[in-house]
Amino acid sequence: MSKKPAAIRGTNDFVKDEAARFDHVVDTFRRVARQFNFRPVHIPVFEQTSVFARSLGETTDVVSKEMYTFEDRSGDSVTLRPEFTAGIARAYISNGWQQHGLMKLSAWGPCFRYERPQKGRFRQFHQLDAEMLGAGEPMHDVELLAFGQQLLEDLGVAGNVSLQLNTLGDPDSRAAWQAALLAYFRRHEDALSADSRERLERNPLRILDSKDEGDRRVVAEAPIIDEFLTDDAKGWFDRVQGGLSVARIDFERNMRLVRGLDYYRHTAFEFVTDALGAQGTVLAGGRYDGLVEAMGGAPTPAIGWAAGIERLAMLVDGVNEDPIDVALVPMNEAAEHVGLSLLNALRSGGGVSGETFARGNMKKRMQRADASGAALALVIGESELQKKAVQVKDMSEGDQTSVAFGDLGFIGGYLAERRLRVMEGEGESMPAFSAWFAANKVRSK
RNA sequence: GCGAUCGUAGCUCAGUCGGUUAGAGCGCUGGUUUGUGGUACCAGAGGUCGCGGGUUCGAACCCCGUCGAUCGCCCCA
Repeated sequence: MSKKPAAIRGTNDFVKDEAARFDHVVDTFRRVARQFNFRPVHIPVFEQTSVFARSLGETTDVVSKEMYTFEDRSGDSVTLRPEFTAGIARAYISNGWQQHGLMKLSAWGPCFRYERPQKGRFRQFHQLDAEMLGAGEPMHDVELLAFGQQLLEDLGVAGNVSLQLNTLGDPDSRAAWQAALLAYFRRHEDALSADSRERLERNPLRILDSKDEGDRRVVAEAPIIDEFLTDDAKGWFDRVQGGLSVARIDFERNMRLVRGLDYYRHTAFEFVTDALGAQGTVLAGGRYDGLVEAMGGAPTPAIGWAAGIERLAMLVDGVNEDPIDVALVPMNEAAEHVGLSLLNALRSGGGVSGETFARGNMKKRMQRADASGAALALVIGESELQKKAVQVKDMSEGDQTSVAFGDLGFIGGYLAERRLRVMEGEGESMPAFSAWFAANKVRSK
């Protein structure tokens, strides 16, 4: 027992409903991405360490203590990606993607951060990512937010989530605000928590979203960005807000929402929930006009967001594993051989899913067939082989009818119609197989 | 990195003041005249009580350490 291999701390193994929820989040993301014309981009899971170290900022926690960094066999320092944006920016520069003009990209996959695991926080976690590069209009911000909003709605979690919005202004606004903020916090340094006094040196903006009571009292009186916005920056933010209300995307202005890094400009946002404890941010992003330039490319306006797949999967409910369509229940080996070829014909003919239940006594076989959730059971024994027909049992109705091997297509037809009705929410109206078969068999003559 | 709580079968848990071969439910495997489930019954497999050390005649239970999980801080998706 003690010899059992253990998973690495902060990693997860998902099966069954957890895996189904995870996939549902990804499937939904990919579908909505197509609707918004965000095209797939595939980038490496690891990069030269400098890609992340320079883009995220040497002083951030992510870079200074949370990266999975190691030397490869040639002695180069490489790092498992802690997020997507830096890698996509690097690819944009490496490949000269500015030739494509506006690029709307979507990606998803694992990211790695050496953190203390907690609810909704893991060392290997998975993100959905959306980026717009070469996007220099306020309406691009609105479009990107609309994508995020639509995703949350299609996942059915929008009701538990609210959009917090802020602006960091352009570089001039931001620099003036930051200087005023720093001066203000220094005046009130003795009222700040130990953590925040630390932040004063490294990342003063972060004091704004501190959870400490005392800090919040100081923050309440702190200078706000609006007093420092240039006309351009204010105009930008007004157009974003105007676009959001036209798009009917509700948001809440949150003056304390910030981004620590210099290349962030203008729009910053987070979709948050209180259903996940301390890890309430479910989808977050902002405009990072300065990043591509800071990494050695041409000045490129850009905006993007990332969402935590595990966090979204924890909010999603009512997603279960898909049951199979048919359960094959053969009575003996000869029947199993024939049954398998019938099942394979159904699979290749009409996308029917199925499984064989050939172990244990008859009762056990039916029990397992039932547990599989199959709509129909195909029972084949000696007498069926002789008659060249299968017994088809409707598992929810309990009725059973004989179907000649040559009429197998009706099973595919029944299942297809059933799927359609279920999709339209009218699964209840589907007749039992025996009645449906009798009616359609007659009609086909 | 800091703090709190918790680790007993695959899962959820019980296990009295430290006292013989550590239990239940579910699940799993097989069976109940060798052909019928969603609601029967019988049997079986499966645990060095997270790991290591200590106290004791004796430890699942007490002590120390360690690993892991959970929740919070920090940080963030």
